[in-house]
Amino acid sequence: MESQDLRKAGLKVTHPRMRILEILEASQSRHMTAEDIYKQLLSHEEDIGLATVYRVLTQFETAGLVTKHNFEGGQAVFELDRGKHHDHMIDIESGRVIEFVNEEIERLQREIADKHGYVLEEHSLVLYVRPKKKTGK
Amino acid sequence: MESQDLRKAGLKVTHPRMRILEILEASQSRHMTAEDIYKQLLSHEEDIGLATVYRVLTQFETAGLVTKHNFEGGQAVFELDRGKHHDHMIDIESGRVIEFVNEEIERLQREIADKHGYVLEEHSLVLYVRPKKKTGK
DNA sequence: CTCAATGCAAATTATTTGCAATCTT
DNA sequence: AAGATTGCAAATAATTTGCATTGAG
Repeated sequence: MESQDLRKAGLKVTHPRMRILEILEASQSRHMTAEDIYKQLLSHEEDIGLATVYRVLTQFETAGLVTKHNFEGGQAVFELDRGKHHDHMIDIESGRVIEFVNEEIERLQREIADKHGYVLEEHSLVLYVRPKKKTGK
Repeated sequence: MESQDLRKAGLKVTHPRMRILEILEASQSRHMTAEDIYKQLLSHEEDIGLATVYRVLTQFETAGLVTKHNFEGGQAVFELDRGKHHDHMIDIESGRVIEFVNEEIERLQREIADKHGYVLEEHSLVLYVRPKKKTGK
């Protein structure tokens, strides 16, 4: 099935590319570093190099299959592009990534760019949050 | 004058720290990489190592004197904290960084975090924009 | 004088690249 | 078979760290 996604993206259907796509689709967290993916491959006895993981992810990004995020310093994380745009919220205590969509914010962003004489091409919005203290209920 | 800023931040007043503060204050662009600052120092015949620049910037960040941004991959940029919070817009054609403030977006962000059971601690919003095509006026 | 701060070189971390061997079509 | 793709090792880029020396209070 996903071999079609690759062909559609103009990429040859190779074993490494298929494996990496599958891992991204199966991933619970939805946001993985190249290293995460590489370790998954290793644990599945796959013989794919880390350099290939990086190369494939870059190709996927160019092809629009994947989005790359540079959250707080360290490694970049990659996320399979499932069509619907969204922004991210990161729980700084657990590291968990939560997705959200807010049309109002999207609209305001376009408006701001416009007011300054620009057209909005891309944006990156990340909220760093902390769980609310439970009130003694 | 700025020696007070350093003392207030609990940092010893040393030559490298003063120089770096001054460069940040004098900088036209307001957003400099460690390398940028290092080169400025070199051109002023200062004998300060790049490692020190990084160390000092990190201390400044911890002390709240400076904010560090990880815009699109590559080097981090540092900006002197002049009190008023703002977000950034980057002209992808010229690389220019434009600052803006929008209370409505700030409010929506707090609201979104709240709705998910979190408190907003920090956020990062960057708009990547392109100049509007001039209409043939 | 005492300990924090610095310079320099070496170490790390994340990612990229060269190239010969290996697949896809 | 022809050219794209991969693995591995070596190369980069950005930032950090160890340690002997210097400097601030």
